[in-house]
Amino acid sequence: MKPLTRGQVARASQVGAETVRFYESEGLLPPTPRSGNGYRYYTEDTVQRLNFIRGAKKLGFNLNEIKELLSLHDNPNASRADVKTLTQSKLAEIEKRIVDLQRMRKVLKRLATECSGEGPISGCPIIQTLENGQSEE
Amino acid sequence: MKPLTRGQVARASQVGAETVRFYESEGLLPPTPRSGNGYRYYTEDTVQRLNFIRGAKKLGFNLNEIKELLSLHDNPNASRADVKTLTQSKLAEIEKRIVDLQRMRKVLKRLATECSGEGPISGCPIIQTLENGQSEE
DNA sequence: CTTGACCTTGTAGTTAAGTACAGGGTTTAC
DNA sequence: GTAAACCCTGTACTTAACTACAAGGTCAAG
Repeated sequence: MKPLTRGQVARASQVGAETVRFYESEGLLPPTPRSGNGYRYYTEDTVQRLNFIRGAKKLGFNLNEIKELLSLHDNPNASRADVKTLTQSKLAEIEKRIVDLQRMRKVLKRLATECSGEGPISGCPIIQTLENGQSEE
Repeated sequence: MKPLTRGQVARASQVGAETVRFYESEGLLPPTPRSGNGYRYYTEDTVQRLNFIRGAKKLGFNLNEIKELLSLHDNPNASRADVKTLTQSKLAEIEKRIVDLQRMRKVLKRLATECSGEGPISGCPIIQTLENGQSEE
């Protein structure tokens, strides 16, 4: 495989070229070797690593968590249990966020039904609810 | 009603004292009148307004949106339809976020089940999924 | 009459995850 | 041989919603 430049590896993994440098500075990518002209050169491994990052982001992991996942990935002595733990706590967090959003949805739905959408603002049930701090549930 | 200082109005509405000043600078609270010593003085109206803000935040509105809600609230010529529109588009946004989180939950759940949590990292189905970009759904 | 809690202003820092830019070197295509 | 497109470094900017700090004035308790 021929080496890739930063722009090439970025295009191949659907991330911005500057993002690649940013990930390196954050320790998500290892310090990259350089060719004679000072250019970083990458291999397909980096494309895969960037895809790993992109995939983990889609699952809700932030960059710090992805860094942990990557260091498990990189360490042959790491245990599967650690990966599972990270996954489960992310799952729990996502579920908490869902519950929170569902609470908002419920109230917003009720308010949208209660308000006819006609007439002046005075007496609008949505505004009244907010005024009286009844937005709780 | 006796006038309140910034700290008092903050305590009464469960927000930080600095936050009150921040909200004023952002236009969520009107420029506040001062007493002889230069201190801002507030009335119960401000407590209610801060409660309005807090309630709207709990429903997922950001400060810019709350500013819009407040300016509708403040304008006797505003129409109920505008409030309803804001509510409905917030509802739509929240529902989109729920769908997104549900997608993550589904994948995370599957991964957590697939991974036994035992043994070395090599061969861990979670890591493998991420490596291969199969985290899509 | 002093101490501590509060108020004033303006400004700077925080977090996350990038994104942009300036000022320069290199490579590729025509 | 020159112009576009890329690469390098370091630094600053972005968004949202605060939060903190410095340097000073005021007020209430004892």
